[in-house]
Amino acid sequence: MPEFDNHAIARMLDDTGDLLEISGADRFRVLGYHKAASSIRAWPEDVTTLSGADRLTEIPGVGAKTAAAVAQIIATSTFPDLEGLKRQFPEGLLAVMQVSGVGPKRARQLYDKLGVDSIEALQAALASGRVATLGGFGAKSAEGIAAGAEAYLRHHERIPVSTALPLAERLVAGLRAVPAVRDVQFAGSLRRMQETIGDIDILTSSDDPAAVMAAVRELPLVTRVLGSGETKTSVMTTSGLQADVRVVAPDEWGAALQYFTGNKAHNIHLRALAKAAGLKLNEYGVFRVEGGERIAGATEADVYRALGMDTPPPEIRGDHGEIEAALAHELPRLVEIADVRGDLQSHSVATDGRSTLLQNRAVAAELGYEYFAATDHALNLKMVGGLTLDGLERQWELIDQVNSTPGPRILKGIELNIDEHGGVDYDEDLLARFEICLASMHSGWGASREAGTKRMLRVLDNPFVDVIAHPTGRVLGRRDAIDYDMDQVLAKAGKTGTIFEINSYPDRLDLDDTHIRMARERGVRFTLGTDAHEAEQFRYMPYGVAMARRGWTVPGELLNAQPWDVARTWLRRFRTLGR
DNA sequence: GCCGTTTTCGGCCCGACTGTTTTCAGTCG
Repeated sequence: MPEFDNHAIARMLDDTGDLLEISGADRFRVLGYHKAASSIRAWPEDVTTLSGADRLTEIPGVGAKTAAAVAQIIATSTFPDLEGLKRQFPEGLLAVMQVSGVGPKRARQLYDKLGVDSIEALQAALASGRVATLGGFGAKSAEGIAAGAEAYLRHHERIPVSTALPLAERLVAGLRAVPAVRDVQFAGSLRRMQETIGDIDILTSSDDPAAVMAAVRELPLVTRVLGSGETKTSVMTTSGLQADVRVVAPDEWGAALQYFTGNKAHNIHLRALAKAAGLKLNEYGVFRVEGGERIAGATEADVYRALGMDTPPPEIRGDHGEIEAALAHELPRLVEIADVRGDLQSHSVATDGRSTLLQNRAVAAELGYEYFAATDHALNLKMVGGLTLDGLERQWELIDQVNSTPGPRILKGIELNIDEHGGVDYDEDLLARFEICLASMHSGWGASREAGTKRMLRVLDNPFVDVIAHPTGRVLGRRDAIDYDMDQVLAKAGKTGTIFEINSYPDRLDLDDTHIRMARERGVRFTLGTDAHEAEQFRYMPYGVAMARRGWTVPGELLNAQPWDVARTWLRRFRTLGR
């Protein structure tokens, strides 16, 4: 029987909501499904365990009906409501609805009148000119939808944050130099540091909006102006990414920044709170409903304060408990890049890295690190020349030599390979000689969930495996996670004291925010490692810090926020070896 | 669909834009 995780269940609920919307169901009923899906997707426990304990309704947005549906999905692998909807409306309509310019109403109309049941069918209908003849559509609509369909097929995958962030920073720097610009900051999913970004949103404030809009059109990174009005200009940049730049009045700056940072669920919850307090929140400020007086708007903190709240860090704005914490003045002090005292995964020329230990150390010193771990690949990763005992002894000798000179301390580490049965490359006598051992999966993507779970549970039994590195093995946009029961594995890691890495390499960002929260609930602690394969990649650390923050990690849960003499006592080998 | 220091029933965020309309529905963020 297929296994369902939180993601899979959330997806079924989202699909149900979308198909219900196409069918013309009450919009609040539709909203109910999407809210439940969003909560389940972010829930830090495996809902299949909640289902057994009859605790599903503890999840916000999950009531009796959804709880029954989830229990049924887990028990029978099917959800009759969704199956029924799929018989009425083809699944392909879900993609059609994703096309920019097409919503539920138009998807329905396209299906009923023209039989459109996929993106390809939509393109054929557009090409035949029939779309423009439908009631409510016209030539302009058809043109817009055609562009939307092409964009959907071309790149509905999103941009890695590591691509978007440097570009956004250059755009912000360019705008900061414009005299008419007062404040400037990127917003949206980029400010929340989501792993992938749809487009770049930049907000500016000014007393002379026209001058700002003109300046945007002239920015050196801009290849094409897609549209430019009084308050918003959309441009295509040299790197092929779209950026939207908005300008607001200085006294609206905070409200606009709050609004354009989102996310959507966070904003909806805030507005409901405002409404309950007799206030109205929009992108121009916080207003009293009676009389319309504006009581906040100039800074983001003013806006949140007017609602009786502290300001949640952008990374955790997703309506997953941050609003309640902010109201109670109990927001956690999340880890910051300044807390990081070292990097706990790096490679060198000894295996597949491109920099020497000395080059790595020079950048580590520049970053102000106290230590970093040299974790080249172990023996069994043959394709990169995994280290033999001879190779290891040569590296250790070099490390001793380098460590005798001033600078960050290099830790004798290794990245072990977890084989298909949960074993690793070396025997315990050799493992005991390292200062830190990471273990990770580099194979086995095709294996079953059951096999994956056994493999992970087994490796957690090894007393010299201190850290599970890039724990899911996902590579953004290229490779899915290796399938295993994360809940069960994290529960065991909480007991064995095995630490989980938050890998900061931009293509990985593994664990993600949801898994981090799941791990924290199980008492699992974390390391941050860049997985640098050349010295400059030590600078990827902020991406991992962002993931840690998105997962609500505090410094007391992060090994490399501690000085090394404390950090080493967190490692499992410390208890095993008594030193 | 969910939910309750406004409610166990009647609410559920807000504004802008666009195109196709003669007053607004649909879509988007």
